[in-house]
Amino acid sequence: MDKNPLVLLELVERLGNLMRQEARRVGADEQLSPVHVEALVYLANANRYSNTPQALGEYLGLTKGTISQSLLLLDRRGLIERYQDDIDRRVVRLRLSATGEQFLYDAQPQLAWIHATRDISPNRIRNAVSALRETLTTFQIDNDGSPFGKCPGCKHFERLSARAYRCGLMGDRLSGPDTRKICWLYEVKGGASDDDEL
Amino acid sequence: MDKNPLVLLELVERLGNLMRQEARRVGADEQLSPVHVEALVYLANANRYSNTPQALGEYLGLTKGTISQSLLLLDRRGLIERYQDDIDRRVVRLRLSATGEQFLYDAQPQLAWIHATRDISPNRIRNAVSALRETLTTFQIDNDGSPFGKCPGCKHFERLSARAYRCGLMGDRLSGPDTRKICWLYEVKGGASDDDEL
DNA sequence: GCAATATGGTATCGAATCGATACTGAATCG
DNA sequence: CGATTCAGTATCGATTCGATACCATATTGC
Repeated sequence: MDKNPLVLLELVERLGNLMRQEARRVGADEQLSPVHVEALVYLANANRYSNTPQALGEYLGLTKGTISQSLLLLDRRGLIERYQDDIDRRVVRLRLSATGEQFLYDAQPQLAWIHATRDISPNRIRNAVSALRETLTTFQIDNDGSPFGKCPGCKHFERLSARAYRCGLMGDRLSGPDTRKICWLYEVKGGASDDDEL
Repeated sequence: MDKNPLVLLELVERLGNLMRQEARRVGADEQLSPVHVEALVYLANANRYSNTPQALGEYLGLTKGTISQSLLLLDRRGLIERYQDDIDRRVVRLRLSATGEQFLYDAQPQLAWIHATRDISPNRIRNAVSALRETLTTFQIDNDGSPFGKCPGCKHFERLSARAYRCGLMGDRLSGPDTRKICWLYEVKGGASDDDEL
């Protein structure tokens, strides 16, 4: 009784393992390891504040040294491009190259998952997302680390007008698509929680 | 719109990564890698049909060679015991040693998760479990592989009387505790799906 | 029975991940 | 402008992991 949280953990771990296996499979042709594939997927969805080795490392739970090597490899393979930040010249910015985007387009690392969830109603998915997101947030508060999230639901998100947005933390204006990318500066809004973009 | 399955995937992967990190942390004292910890947790919950290298390999998504080495290490450390099956002498059976159980008891690899889910109502957890379980099952049907599950909800599960159970596939009688362990022969019951033990 | 084949597990090898440590260059703070 | 912090890289060694080959036991076909 009350073991249900553990059942949930078991499922998350198992599905995680399976997706890891899946990543290994889709990367096999290009000799890419699961981490490399995950990194590419991350970069495809990271916003302008989060396309750095550091953010990626935190996202994947790896140390910066390890990340550095993986990026080196992805760079050599021409799957990503690295360039210096204009303002802080210590930081390296990352973006997918055309080849990298093509790879993701061809490999479709998430296809198996899409299929596997085809019978789950949007509503149930929303509920599961909400529960897991809250778990993630609590976990991150307990430890340190960023929860990673998207603008809607973030403390710093400001809506200027119907289609104009702004990040209160960085002070930048944001486009619509900007607000749908992953950001590591994400912090949960204090008030009413739950639900995200629909 | 309709990207929600991907959001769910992202959460599962991220939580999976975090728990992996957590496993690395708790295993660090004993020089155990995440896989080793996961293997111990699995063995602590596997039923009599599922305590073999093969089942473990399928559960973790690793090849039998890899598993064999991990088990070798766990054996050398005295965390598990290996013994031959009486009937089929090719198969090796595994069980936690007293040391192994003590390790799990001390390390509490699931504690961080328990904490992280403390604010999620049992109901929401149940819903999330149900959605993820269905995802897992569909995934396993698409590919091959066992979904791993527990007796309630399994096609082969038979209730003989109030407290007597039986596995229709193996033909064995099962005790109450038996029915709450992980089994790799699990198959979803055809009819009404959803919900499990409460 | 007995060869042929299948199956569970192990041994060996090489590639690659990963963390630890030390290091470089840039920013910030006094 | 020196001291410290910080982002990232380089190097190293331990370990994981898959691939392949192998061994012992089961099973099947004849």
